[in-house]
Order: sequence, then structure tokens, then C-alpha cells
Amino acid sequence: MAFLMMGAVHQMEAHLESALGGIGLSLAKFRVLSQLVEAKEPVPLSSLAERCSCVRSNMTQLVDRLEAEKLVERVSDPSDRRSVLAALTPGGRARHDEGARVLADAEREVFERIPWADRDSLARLVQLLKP
Amino acid sequence: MAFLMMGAVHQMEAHLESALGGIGLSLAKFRVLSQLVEAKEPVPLSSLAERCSCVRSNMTQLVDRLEAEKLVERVSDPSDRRSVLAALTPGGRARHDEGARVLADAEREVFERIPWADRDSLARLVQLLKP
DNA sequence: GGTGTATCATTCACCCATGAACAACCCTTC
DNA sequence: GAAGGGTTGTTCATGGGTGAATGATACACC
Repeated sequence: MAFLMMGAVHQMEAHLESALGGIGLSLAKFRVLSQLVEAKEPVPLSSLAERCSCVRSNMTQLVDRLEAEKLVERVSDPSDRRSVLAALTPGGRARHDEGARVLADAEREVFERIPWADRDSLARLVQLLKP
Repeated sequence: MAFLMMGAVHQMEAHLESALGGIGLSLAKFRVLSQLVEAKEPVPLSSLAERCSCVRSNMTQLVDRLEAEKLVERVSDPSDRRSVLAALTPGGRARHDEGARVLADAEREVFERIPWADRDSLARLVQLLKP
């Protein structure tokens, strides 16, 4: 059962990943951009890591890569010299919007095989697994 | 919806992973041992990779690590000198059995929150996602 | 028998994720 | 104001995964 779910979800991830790959994004990078869009302002890496449910060291290198592609910028926080803020660039914003469209399509493709009536119960059951 | 499922499954994976971690295994390594047990005989890395749904290069280093822990052995295939067979050692067999017990417990913990009546429909819906 | 093609395992470079160790910095508390 | 303890981001080692390139081998076909 656990293996069944892992298999299905990994295939789904691979599908989304490959769709995003077409525009030079990945799920991890999209999640970061997405959080920055939502925040509407520069976010400390630490808080960004928390929002993305990953550890700080991971966010460091994720932002490294995003910065290399000029999708985000590191800016320093005047009020706390330990902190480094990640700021969305215009290019990053555009890439995110593109990614959101691509992802919506890919997600539709995955779920179109399961009838609308069943989606609620699937969501409910999956939710039960979480805490 | 996709993100909900990914989140839930990743947490579940983390739980199983940490349970296996207690005995020096991981999901990936357990999957390999498991396939070797099932096969009842040495298996070419290529076929092992296929059974584990991963690429050959990944299996190479997975077997590297398992071999370093003396859980499997590389033996050469007399009938095809390109091929390298992975063979389960007695220690590997024992570790697998231990892993299977640990995993069964961990899986029970994860799913005990969802009522028996719902498990079938969850399995059915997840199955729909797969091909 | 020689040639071409396909398959095998490995290596390499890369991506994503974790935990441990670390220097820099903030903040309390004396 | 000096001292300690908690944060912050980075680095490093490790594990797990991919795709591309490579050298060795098998095999079919001429």
C-alpha cells in the first residue's frame, strides 16, 4: 500500500518535473519562486526554507542556482546583519507565471483519469495521512 | 491537489526512511535487497535497475554501497562477460528480514489513522493515477 | 571472418535533500 | 560592558536520483 502510493506519486512528480523542465524549472525551484510571489516582498532564506519545508542548507544552494539564472537576487537585511533576503527579479516573476500555467496543465493531465466525484474523497483520505 | 499528495507521501517516506535508518537501511537499499530475495538467485544489475524502476547508473552506486556493507556481492556472469550479477549475502538476507519487520510496523503506524473501509477506495484511486 | 549495432556496467556532471560544524551576529543577563 | 546562549547563512560530507558519454562485450548479418 505504502509502496503503491510512493510509486504513483513518484510518477506524478516525474510528469510535473518534466513539464517544468521544458521551461528550465523544477518543482523545487518553482516552490521557491511561488513562495516569493506569495510573500510579495523579499524573504529571509531561513523563513523561505521553512515555507518550503526544507532545511536551511538546502535553501542556500537552491537560491544559489536561482540566482545564477537571475530569477532571484540576494539582498541584505538592514535590520539584521545575519539575515540574507531573497528577492524576486522581474524575470523570476515571469518564469513563475509561466511555470504556474505549465503546472496547471500537467496536473490536469494527471488527474483527468479520476472522476470528479472521487477527487474529494481522495483529498480527504490523503489529508488523513498527513499530521 | 498534486502538492497535497506529494506532501503526504514525502512525510510518509520520511517516516519509513527513519524507521529503516534505525537498522542501517534506507528505502532504496531495502528495495534492492527485496528484489534479490524475491529472485532467489543473483540478478544482473541491469535487470535489478529495471525491477527497482531506476536507471542503471543509480543501481551501480546503490550496489557499491550495499557491497561496502557486505549485504550483497558482485559476481560475474559466466554466460555474458558484460554482465555483473548482484548476489545476496547471508548478512544481506538477515538485514532484509529485519527491514521487512521494521517496515511493516512503520507502515501500520502510518495507515492506522485511516479506517479499513476506506483503504480499498484509496488504493483504487491511487491505482487510477498510475499508468 | 569482419562489420555494425545493441546492450552492459561504469563514470561523470548535475539536481535535490539531509545533518553536522562553523563564523558571524543578535540579544539577554549579569 | 563582557559573557553566554540562540539565530542565521554557508560549507562539507553523504545519500539518492537523472542523463550523457565511454569502453567492453555479445550478436546478427553480410
